[in-house]
Amino acid sequence: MHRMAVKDLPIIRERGVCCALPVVKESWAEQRAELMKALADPTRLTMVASLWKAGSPICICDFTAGLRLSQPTISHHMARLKEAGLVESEKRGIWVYYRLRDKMPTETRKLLSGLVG
Amino acid sequence: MHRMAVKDLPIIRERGVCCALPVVKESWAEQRAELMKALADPTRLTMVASLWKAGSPICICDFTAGLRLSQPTISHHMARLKEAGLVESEKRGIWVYYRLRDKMPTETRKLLSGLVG
DNA sequence: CGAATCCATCGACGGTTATCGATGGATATC
DNA sequence: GATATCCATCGATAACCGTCGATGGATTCG
Repeated sequence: MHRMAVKDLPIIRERGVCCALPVVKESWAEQRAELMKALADPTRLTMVASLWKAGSPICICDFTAGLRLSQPTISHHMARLKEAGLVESEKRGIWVYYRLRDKMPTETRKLLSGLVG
Repeated sequence: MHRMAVKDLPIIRERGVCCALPVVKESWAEQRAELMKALADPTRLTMVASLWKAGSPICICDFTAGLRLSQPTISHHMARLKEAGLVESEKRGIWVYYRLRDKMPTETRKLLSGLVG
């Protein structure tokens, strides 16, 4: 990929005048940031990576036992992942199993792949 | 990819006993979360996407003019990206140009690719 | 039915963060 | 040298977030 060097940039440039930025839709940034926020935490990253690696549903009680945090905190983090559309859950008896969401946007799956894969 | 269904999970499971989670190194999650935090903001996402699309350095004054935020705020966000090792800067006269960091870890570049590419 | 386990929700607390106005240094122009 | 522009830093403020103890609903076991 060709990249312009800083050397080639003008030292002289009209003051008080700005150039146009490459177009980045505001809605894109907003939505994307929401997804990133959901992933911007060590605990939630561990959860997602575990689910990714396991390839099968995991009982939330195993996260509570494995990570060094209280049960409400674990529940809170998983709820946040769910809200972001990254995981889904199903109850089996008194246990609740979580798995990566089946129907995930291609872009999101791509992002996860680049993140944990 | 084969995925175990929730149907196949046991309804009955010994109480008070947990299973082992797939190993996810704590240091990995910590470091990765730092990177994600740097990207978990609409303004910073727009900045990174703009730099990615442009493929050439951009004067920070253009961000100040283009995004609807005060100059200190823009400067703050860019400093955060710099601290995360995502961008680097160079001064040309009174202007400061930013570009995506040349030497970026492969994993980081991969992540950015999956994010904005 | 009573006891025990799993889990989500609530309320509270402390730490982090996004934002801005004010300030000062650096540099170019007149 | 005086002025104007660009930019980073500081201090302050409001909003957000991670964490926990307490609580209560759901479910299973004895």
